[in-house]
Amino acid sequence: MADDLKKLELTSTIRNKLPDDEVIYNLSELFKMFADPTRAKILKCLQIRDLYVGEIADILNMSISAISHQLRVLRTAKLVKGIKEGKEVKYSLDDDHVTKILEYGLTHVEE
Amino acid sequence: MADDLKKLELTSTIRNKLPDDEVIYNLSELFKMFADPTRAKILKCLQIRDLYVGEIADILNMSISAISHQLRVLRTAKLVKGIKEGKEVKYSLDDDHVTKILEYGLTHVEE
DNA sequence: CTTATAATTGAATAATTTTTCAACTGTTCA
DNA sequence: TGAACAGTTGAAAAATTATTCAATTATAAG
Repeated sequence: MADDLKKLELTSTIRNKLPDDEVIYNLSELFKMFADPTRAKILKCLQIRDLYVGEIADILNMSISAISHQLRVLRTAKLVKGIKEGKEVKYSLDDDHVTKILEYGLTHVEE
Repeated sequence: MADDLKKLELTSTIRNKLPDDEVIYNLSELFKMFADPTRAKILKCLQIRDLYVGEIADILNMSISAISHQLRVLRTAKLVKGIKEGKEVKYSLDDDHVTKILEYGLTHVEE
């Protein structure tokens, strides 16, 4: 019984030190953006220069639709933004952190 | 036709500047580790202190089996390690980058 | 006005991932 | 030895995510 109390104490002590569930949720939503190779490639492309949807599709050799869907995901996460130029839409990075996060991840991976 | 050539040039110019597919793959595998709330919480817990599997399950209010499966994923990615202590297994972080990556992500999220 | 092009969208399908459940291994201790 | 406990494992089920396909919008050009 004393053990149960001790266990309860441990769990609540640690729980109190954890970020709120909402923060953890947002954190994993952020990392999710980099957790898919297609999205990671799109972000790397946009790091090199702003691009139209069709250009990204050509570079990655994927359908325009698939790229557009992923761009929407990235847009929703506010990592990229698209600006209409006539018939085309030019996409660019919309967040300074993107470059740093990718860079840090690449450093880790390339060791 | 000249357009086709220009397009080809663009795509290969950008492609050449992208990291290898394998690097991109590893990069997204790394970020995938942080891209699930359960794994993110486990890592945050282990940042506070080393813990047994059952303790993590209690803290997160999840089954031991579910936690064990996720620990295996994190172990495979070499982000955590488990050391047997009698009947129990004590887990700890196995990678210095983990803390920095989480920290950076949290900074971004908490703004 | 009609046609062609660029991109978006929604629904269906395909693929992947997470959790559950039951069975199993290894360790302690009575 | 055997009962109890901690954790792992594999397969199935549940949930989520990515891609495809067809239809649609918006703009430009003949």
